[in-house]
Amino acid sequence: MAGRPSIFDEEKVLDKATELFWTRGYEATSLDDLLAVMGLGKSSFYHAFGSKKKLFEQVMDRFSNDATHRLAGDLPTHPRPMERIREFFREIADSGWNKHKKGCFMGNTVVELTNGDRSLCTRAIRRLERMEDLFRHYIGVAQESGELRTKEDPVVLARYLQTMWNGLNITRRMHPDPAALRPLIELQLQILK
Amino acid sequence: MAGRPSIFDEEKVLDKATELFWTRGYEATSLDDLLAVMGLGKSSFYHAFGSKKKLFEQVMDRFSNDATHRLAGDLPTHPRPMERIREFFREIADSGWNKHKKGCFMGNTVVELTNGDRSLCTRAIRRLERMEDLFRHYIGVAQESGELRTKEDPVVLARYLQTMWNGLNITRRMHPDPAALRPLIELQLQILK
DNA sequence: ACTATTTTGTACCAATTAGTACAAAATATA
DNA sequence: TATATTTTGTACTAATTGGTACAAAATAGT
Repeated sequence: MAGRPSIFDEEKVLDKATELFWTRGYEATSLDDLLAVMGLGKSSFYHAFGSKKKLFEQVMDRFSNDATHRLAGDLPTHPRPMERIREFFREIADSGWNKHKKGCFMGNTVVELTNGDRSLCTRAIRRLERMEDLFRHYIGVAQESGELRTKEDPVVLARYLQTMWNGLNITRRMHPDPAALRPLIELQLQILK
Repeated sequence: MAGRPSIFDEEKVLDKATELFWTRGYEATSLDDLLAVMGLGKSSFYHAFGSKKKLFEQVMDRFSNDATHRLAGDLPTHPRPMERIREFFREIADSGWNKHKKGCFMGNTVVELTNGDRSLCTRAIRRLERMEDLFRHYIGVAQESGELRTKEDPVVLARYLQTMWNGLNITRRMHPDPAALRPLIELQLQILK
């Protein structure tokens, strides 16, 4: 009750912060850069988000892996979950340079902070593991239903998809070209028979 | 001719700089950190290496991908090149946490600098492409000799190995455990029949 | 011993870093 | 309208960033 009304839309400024952190990483994003794109004064910033690190944590949690979210939303009701997962990977090829250059937010964070801020790095790893868990679950389901004929351990298959995701997010920066990525992805998906 | 003798061994200080850049990345490695581990004064440093960026370039070129070098050395004389490449990947699983945490120097650089210093990023990409070229060449050779039965395009297969390398260098940070990595790598190598 | 040449040490620099102090402004309720 | 509550703007800080100026030190050749 009461108090001066805040002038910004929290969702919008978090989107702006996400975009910046995602493209530049944690350390390379300066506080002043953040304030500029978020349109906040220092006072409002620290009042609302506590610190750069806390904001980053909040942004990570919120982002929580854009891809995972879209995927997790579709899968429970999808008639052929594995086919949905295949589509998820195929979509990578045709996302533009704007996505290619940013790569995977969580993957980037792991690379940047493995030997830096361990708590942030661990947070990123946990998020990636959530995606791996998702893969593993639906691989199991698909094996039961007969959609997948492979007898390989779902744990290993999920780890394979996770590694494929991690790798593509670097390879797509080397070859940001649908024609180069499409056959690569199809080849990788051959494992999921 | 003449001149005060320099007090440091260039190879040794470059090794130190490499280690630091490899673990922390480009931006996160401060000049003072470098001077400390290299055991140089500022004057000597700038006299010998020009700038932080020039040193980084020199270190990249020299490192040029430790792995690629070892590989490129063995392959020309190896009786079964593809088997040597498989071994190259299998070795990843059992390298310790000290290697896991550092990942791939060039891959790290691509991730860090795609939206930062483009010239350094491009340099890293070129180095990775050299590894890809190596794969492609020997895949072609193995297909000719009959060591490889796959009819897949060597270009795509090489890109697949490259992506696998990129991916494993992140996955190994999530699961720095031989028991987790070994079956994953074997699964990935199934493509190379 | 003198000189040209090269390497080194010390002091300095402007810019940027994340973060704080504190009072003024703007609201809801009483 | 007074008050409690919350948000905001301005000014400031101490530390760190990559890099430079310049003279002293150490050598080889004359």
